[in-house]
Amino acid sequence: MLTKATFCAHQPMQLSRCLSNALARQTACPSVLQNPPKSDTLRSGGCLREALLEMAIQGPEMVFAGYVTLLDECVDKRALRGGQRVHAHMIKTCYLPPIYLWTRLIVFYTKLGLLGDARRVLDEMPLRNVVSWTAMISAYSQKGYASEALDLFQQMLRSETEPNEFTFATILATCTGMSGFQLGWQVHSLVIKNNYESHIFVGSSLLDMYAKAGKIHEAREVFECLPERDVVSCTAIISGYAQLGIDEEAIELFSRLQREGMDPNYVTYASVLTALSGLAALNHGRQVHGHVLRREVPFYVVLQNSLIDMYSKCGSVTYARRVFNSMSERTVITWNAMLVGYSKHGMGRQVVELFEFMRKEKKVKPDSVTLLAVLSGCSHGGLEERGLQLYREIINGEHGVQPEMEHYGCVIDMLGRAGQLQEAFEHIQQMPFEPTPAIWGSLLGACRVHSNVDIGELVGRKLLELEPENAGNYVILSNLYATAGRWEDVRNLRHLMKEKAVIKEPGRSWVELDQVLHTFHASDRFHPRRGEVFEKVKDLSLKIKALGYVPELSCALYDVDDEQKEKILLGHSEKLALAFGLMASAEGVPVRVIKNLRICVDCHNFAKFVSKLYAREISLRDKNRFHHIVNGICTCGDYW
DNA sequence: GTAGGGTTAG
Repeated sequence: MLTKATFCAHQPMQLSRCLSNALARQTACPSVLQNPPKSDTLRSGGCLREALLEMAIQGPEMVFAGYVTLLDECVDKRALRGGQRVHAHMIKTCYLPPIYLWTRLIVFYTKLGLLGDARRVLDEMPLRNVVSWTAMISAYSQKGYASEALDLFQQMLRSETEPNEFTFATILATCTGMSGFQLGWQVHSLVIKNNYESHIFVGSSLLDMYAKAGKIHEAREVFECLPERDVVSCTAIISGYAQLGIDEEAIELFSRLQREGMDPNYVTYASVLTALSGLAALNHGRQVHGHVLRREVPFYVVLQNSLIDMYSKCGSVTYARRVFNSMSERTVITWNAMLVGYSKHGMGRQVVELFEFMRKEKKVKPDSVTLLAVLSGCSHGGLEERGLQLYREIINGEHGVQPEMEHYGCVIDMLGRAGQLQEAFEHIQQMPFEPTPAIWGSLLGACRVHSNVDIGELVGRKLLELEPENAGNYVILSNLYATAGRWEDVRNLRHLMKEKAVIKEPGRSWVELDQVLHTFHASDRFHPRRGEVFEKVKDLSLKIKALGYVPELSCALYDVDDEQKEKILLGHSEKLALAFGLMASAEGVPVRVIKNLRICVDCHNFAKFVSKLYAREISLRDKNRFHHIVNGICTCGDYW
């Protein structure tokens, strides 16, 4: 028999421990789980009833505190049934439960992933405050229900509840996932109105929203106006630059902020590594890796994933694999990063082997990116048969992944590579998607390689209609006309290009030497040693001509005579970077050139001859993949 | 009781 005296001797915490054990036992019983909660259950629940009774003796406040403790324990133990019992008990016995108790129930249900139940609590509670609204909005947002979150936010505003810093941080993160920034912009004005712009959480959410919408200047402005900064806001702006491919700025900002006292954490390093992957700055990447090891930054999977990506995009799949092998825990992204690495290097066999290993291990389920990486690996690695077989398996639903546009894109690429242009064309028309310019572009590239003017012209014209502003399409179609000797068409195309005022992203290439990136533009006017470099390119050209190199004049798009065209070609940024790499590095050392666009046919040829002449390994990373050239032969098989 | 930054693909 329990007496009041013994109850008072208990602390609520001790009580709840006894309770949670009982609740955990009850949750484990499947027959209880299958039954909907009934108030009767509480009567026979024993331990719970006694504990609550015990607390009730200490007055209503203690009951509320008891409920809170219980709900916390239920969240920790993921005891759904227990929480439901507390909920039922609260409804039955409490007269006017306070708002915070209702809110705790919302949190309990959202943490167990039961958004519907949480929403029911919100709808049923007699009074709501900013915390209860925000808890529900945040749950919707985090589970990916952006429109529900926004809808609720609007309801909250209509109910004349003032949003607080939590609400704004949450709703801005929700806007980040939406297309465009119109909505985020409107929320921004609300933020200003409510005077939360300088709040560090709201500020970082706000700048992240702008950065992810591509508005990096706005993001930077928010960042610069923050009265205080912490590692999260700093990381947000750095990763903003990195994700938009403004890699140099990301690195510079990182160095500056670090000098100013920012203490980077594993997320910061992951973002910095992304920027270094973009620049293919292997030595910088190694340095960051060393730094991370020395500082004993915890090796979270995310950081290791970005190390794998950095090493493979910087040309070292061996190092990437070393990191991969060292990991005790791998996520699907780990596997994907490694597969993509092999794929970009044209290592088809390794892609297929790793994929088989992944399937055999069965710890991680392949997703659509995995299959994309394997398909693209087969395509770039000369395993078209295996790739087509995998494609058929995907279509038949054998991999449990819905085929997407990109998967079809890979197949078009494979058919094109195999010279089956008609099949590729038909395949595009039979796809269950409206073909994107990228799909047509891939076929156009295939037509150029196989000199198929008939299909190429059809595809090229379609592309010019779809994206008249993309200079690349004009270039390839013009190449194609040139190979067929259709000079009149080449001229017309050039006029059309002028008329549409097509702006071509300026091509640039770079080499990394002694931790310095040397960047070259076409017919460079900036690099201090450009004079020597031009001479070197001319010299190389003369020497390889003796070996059989013939400039591919169709790669020069200007309406000038052949001599001028050759001069233009010799000024291409990748040739300058290659020549500089040869000049500035020791004999026999491989030269690694990186280009921001796709490498042109003439430069590819040029590099092949140079690798033969100097017995040097040349690796060229372009927008799509790596070209490893040894003794005049490239791993891409002259198709890219 | 409620909140912000991160890794693969395109």
